[in-house]
Amino acid sequence: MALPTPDYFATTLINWYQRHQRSLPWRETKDPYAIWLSEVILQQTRVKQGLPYYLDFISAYPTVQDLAAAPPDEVLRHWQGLGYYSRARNMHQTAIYITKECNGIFPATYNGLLQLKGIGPYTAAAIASFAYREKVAVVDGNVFRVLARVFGLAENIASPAGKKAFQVLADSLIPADHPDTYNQAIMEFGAIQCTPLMPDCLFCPFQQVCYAFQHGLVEALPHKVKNKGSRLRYFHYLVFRHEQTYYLKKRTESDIWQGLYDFYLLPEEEAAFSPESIRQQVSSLEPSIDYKYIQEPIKTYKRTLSHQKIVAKFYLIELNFRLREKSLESTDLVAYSKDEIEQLPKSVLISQYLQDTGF
DNA sequence: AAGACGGGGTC
DNA sequence: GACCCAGTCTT
Repeated sequence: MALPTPDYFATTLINWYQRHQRSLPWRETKDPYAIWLSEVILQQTRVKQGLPYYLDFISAYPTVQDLAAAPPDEVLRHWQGLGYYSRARNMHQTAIYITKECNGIFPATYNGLLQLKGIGPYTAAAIASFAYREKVAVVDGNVFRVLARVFGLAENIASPAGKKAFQVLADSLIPADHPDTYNQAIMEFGAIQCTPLMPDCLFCPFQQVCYAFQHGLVEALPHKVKNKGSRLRYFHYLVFRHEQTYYLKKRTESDIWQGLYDFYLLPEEEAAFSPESIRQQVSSLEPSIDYKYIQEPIKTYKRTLSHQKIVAKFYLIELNFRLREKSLESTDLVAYSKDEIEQLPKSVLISQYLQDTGF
């Protein structure tokens, strides 16, 4: 059974695409800023989840200058709930760079785009081909899967050598006349037809020539990379509250949720703290602290991230007085009103806790 | 080269 | 509840 020729492969894909493509706002534009935004959102995010964020973001920041002019916290607030927050931080940095250093004009080539922070080989190829019709092949998870199956490419997609093999194959397939449509088509085909689980092989235009289908390897390709085990972490939050004021701090360490706001975190070695231990740690934070009570956690929150599992408890400390300047300095805590907290970027965990407490 | 980074969907 | 998804940056 012969593998499809590049010409046949591209023509069949584009033909399929014209009949099956979804109508999406970022496909109606050649504006590199809008395309950039959509591609960054769509990294590790499904269309269904990302679409509302795209519409909100493009409406809040219609141009790269608008984004550049926005405060970092506000940008993160728009990204709240989408995950991988470095994407938003990098976009903001790059927007400022393009506005200040490039007169608001995007680099017009793949290699130029690749220099920008937050733009790697995939996103550079997507912007270059969609906005400027440059002939560079996108290689994302969909492309790995389609190429691995149709052409029987069994290289490990996690290794640099494997990635290279897929890029070489992809570059040999992209047609010179419609590189943009071809790139859209192969990714859409992977998203809709050649799906990770239960692909629609029955009605697939490549059924007769697909290596994986003909050899019963559809489930086996692309070569699966074993998942790493995840780290278990215990988060014990001290929620200091004085009347309508809450004390929060910005997460700055190189850790999860960088740039987002949460409450004071106790050292996380322990799975559980006794009420006595909690009181002791509160006192050592501020010896002269004066509180009405400490409310023991009503429930335990669990969040599963890609490489860690978070088990979180919240201890509500109802204060009689505001925290002193000195303890604010030593803890990096800042007092916020409810309205202010509403506007701060927060993790889903913190948002959920606030919602549960009738915030 | 390997590890870290979120969150939601599916089985 | 376990497993899946999979670009870019950092180490």
